[in-house]
Amino acid sequence: MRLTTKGRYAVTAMLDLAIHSHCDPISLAEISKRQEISLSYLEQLFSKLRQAELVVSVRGPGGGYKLSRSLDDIFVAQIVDAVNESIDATSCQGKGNCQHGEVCLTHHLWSDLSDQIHHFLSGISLEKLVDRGDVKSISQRQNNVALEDVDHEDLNQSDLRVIQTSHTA
Amino acid sequence: MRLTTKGRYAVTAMLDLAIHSHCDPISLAEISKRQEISLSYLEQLFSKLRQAELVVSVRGPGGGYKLSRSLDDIFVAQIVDAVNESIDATSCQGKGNCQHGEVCLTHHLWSDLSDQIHHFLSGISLEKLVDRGDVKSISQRQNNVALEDVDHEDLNQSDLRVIQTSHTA
DNA sequence: CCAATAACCAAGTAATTTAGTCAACTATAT
DNA sequence: ATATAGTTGACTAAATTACTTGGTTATTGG
Ligand code: FES
Ligand code: FES
Repeated sequence: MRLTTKGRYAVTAMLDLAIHSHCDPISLAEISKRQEISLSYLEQLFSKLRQAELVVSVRGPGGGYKLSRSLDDIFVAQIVDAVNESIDATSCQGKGNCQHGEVCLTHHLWSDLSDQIHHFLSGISLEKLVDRGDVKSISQRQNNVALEDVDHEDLNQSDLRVIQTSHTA
Repeated sequence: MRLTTKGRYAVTAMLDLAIHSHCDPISLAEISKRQEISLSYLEQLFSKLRQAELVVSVRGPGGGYKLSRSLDDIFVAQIVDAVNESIDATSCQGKGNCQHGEVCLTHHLWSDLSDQIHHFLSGISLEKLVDRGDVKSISQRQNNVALEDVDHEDLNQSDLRVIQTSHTA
């Protein structure tokens, strides 16, 4: 059973994408800045998310990633599954053979737990998350912080406009 | 979030204890043989289980461990908690401060998930596990295997009697 | 008493996994 | 052309897990 920073980062990044993608693709650099996740690490994660067909990529300037389908059709379980091997609590990957090919004493317990977790995370779509009040306010805060950070850098008007737009939209 | 071999071993060992302890204490050597867990590793785990007051120890020959209370008053969640730090899916240990002291975008999701898991594992007592049909049959198989293993070693009659007793009881 | 037993304890190590870096390459918009 | 931004693979550092080693204490049966 592994649910670590990797899975959390993936869900966080996908939620960031869900919040900010209205039509234009979002670059990993933006997500990296807002969610404070290493850009190179995000690249690895999105490679897997793309393979799982949860996102589509647009290359070249102005490119980035977009969600492959609507918010109510992407679930947290799918995201975690895409980057982690699985959210499986057994040590046998559900095969029931971890004691010399035979099922061990606690297999069914872990199997049941896995089902529980999977069922829970399968019930939560990105849409549900985006609609939450706390997510909205936290996102606002992050936009403001990102804006302040950008102020301290050299940037041209078009950069600022992009950020302002996604901020106030 | 960590639920690895450590927690699984702990629950397995406690369940073994629950199945075999009728009155006499059970030595870690026995559990080690039946569940195929390193003896020294078991010692470390039981050190924590004892600190959590889930088991009591009896030193000296014929000694071992016994459950500290009845089967229906020990829950899987307590066992996992005792050896793992916690079954917490957040990266902030529930404090809500993983982004510069502020709550991050997905905190509530992981917090809810942690509650779910904890609630599920809190509802499963050793008694429930012992009563399961599959646990009974798997335990029988393990006893037979342990018996065969012992046959191949040098042993005296009293050793054999102990194992037979716990096997057929 | 004494030797065997089995819990207790501390330190260290090997293997694995995670989190992150680096460097090169490809497609595309301006 | 050139800058942007995704794509890929290999590589590294840190953390954690799983396990070993080598003791010490307490207790019991002979
Ligand atoms: S966890 Fe599946 S057989 Fe042991
Ligand atoms: S996980 Fe709790 S604040 Fe981020």
